[in-house]
Amino acid sequence: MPEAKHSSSTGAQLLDRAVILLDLVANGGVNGVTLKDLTAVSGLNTATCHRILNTLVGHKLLARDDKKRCYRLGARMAIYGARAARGPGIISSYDAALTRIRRRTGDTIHLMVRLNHDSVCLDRRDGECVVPTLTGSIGGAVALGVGPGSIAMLAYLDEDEQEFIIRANAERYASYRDLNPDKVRKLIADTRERGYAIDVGELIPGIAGVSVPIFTDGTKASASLGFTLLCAKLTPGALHQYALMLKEEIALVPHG
Amino acid sequence: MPEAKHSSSTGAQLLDRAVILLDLVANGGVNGVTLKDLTAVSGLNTATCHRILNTLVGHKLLARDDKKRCYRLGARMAIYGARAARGPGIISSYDAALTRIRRRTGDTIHLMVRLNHDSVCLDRRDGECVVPTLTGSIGGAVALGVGPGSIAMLAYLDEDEQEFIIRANAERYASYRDLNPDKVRKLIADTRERGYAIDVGELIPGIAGVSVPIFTDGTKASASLGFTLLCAKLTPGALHQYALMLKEEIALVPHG
DNA sequence: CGTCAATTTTTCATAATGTGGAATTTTATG
DNA sequence: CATAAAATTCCACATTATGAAAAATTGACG
Repeated sequence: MPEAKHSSSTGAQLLDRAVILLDLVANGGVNGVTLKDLTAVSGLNTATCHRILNTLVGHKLLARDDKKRCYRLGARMAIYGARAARGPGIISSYDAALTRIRRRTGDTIHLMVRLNHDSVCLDRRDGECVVPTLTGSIGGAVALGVGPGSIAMLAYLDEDEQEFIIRANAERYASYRDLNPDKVRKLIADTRERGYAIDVGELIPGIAGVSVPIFTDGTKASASLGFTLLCAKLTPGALHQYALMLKEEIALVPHG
Repeated sequence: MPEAKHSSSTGAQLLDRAVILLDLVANGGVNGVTLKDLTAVSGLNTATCHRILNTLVGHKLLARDDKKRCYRLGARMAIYGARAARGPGIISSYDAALTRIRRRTGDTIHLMVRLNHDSVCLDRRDGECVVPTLTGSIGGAVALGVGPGSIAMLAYLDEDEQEFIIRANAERYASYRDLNPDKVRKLIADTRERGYAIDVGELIPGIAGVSVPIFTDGTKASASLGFTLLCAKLTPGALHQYALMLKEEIALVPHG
């Protein structure tokens, strides 16, 4: 019943469960996740959980820290991840664009994608000045709804999907200053009107962001391209100029 | 019949099969792999194969190129890979060492691990001069037995395991100049006597390598740390000095 | 632009596989 | 050292995955 809503293409329960566990381990903190945690959060039977984890460890998709008796991502994940990033796909498609934008502006820029209810950083180029970002680094995630990089995607989904995600993430918004479901709805409306998402120092004091959606199938956005920069560097109309540059670059990328 | 020998911890056939398919896709060329290829190589039933692939695509561990009708690694893999590299594990453990060695020597250095019958590059630092390497980049693999980075590991496995791997890889050696099972056995013997593995221009003309095993559990090596450099830069005794430096650095890493 | 072969996708009866309760062993705690 | 908690193993059972075959889709060629 309260099983994951994910893909649910019938005929692979075991695989679905394995992915749930992979996800829990991947999102677990630096201290790793124990079997007990995993059974508790996933709701899976202890024996089942244990069996799946053992198999994943055997294949090195996970690794077990025998000392701390906990699980973390394994070497095979790192290897396949590196290949996924180099091989064909969105990362490679935008590689040149990211490098070019970085060269032209000197600012921090990132490519985000949606994964479930999160907005995840797939690639980035660090700017000349080090700026704090919501996602921290490649692989980092925030709740969809937090930050322009994620609003740019959220704004271009079906309305019922938006609502579902906003409700699901409601509690997670609480840890950000002045953020709540209604604020997110407002940001979405503003973004659709403007054509791109912005934030000027509301989430991180002194830090601004501009993000533009990337449409992969028709009208739904599944990725976004955006800047993070110091508010102090902003001149009038700068954000709009940045948005235009991002749109130009996206237009140059095949398929996007 | 020629089912994978991998972990085979009972009770997760579906998961084992999924990993076989992931592996085939990950090792497939840049052109992606089609369903037909996957069924042919894996020996799995077409329907079964299709069902597993669909589920993996649903979870974004794989992605499907609808145009070319083929499969490649997905965004989730890239994300988890990035996290695996940043989180605790061998990559993080050796991160500082790699950076330090790079600064001290200016040469190309890499961290290799064993995965099945392959030696895979987990991390590297590029040297001042660009040198061609067997594995190309992070995530790149060669057959165990090819190159000092892989010989350093192979030399410190159980003898029956060595033999099994050498036989399994025999045909793959053929694509390298003067390489064959007996040559590999010779290289292993030399390495055990010397304490580290070397190659001076035999595999790639003008390019030399030195590698030292990393012992993670007792006497068996599961990783190696090594240099790739220009033969022209070699002075008498240089390789030995390099090996000493590598051993020193490994000794400094906790657990290794 | 219609025909045929190759490949992909769906279906469904069957049995092999994964399941989870309970027993056992190992590890942590005071 | 005793006790609790967590991890691991076991196994009878039925839910789940399987694969043969049919249907649908795609691509190639005339």
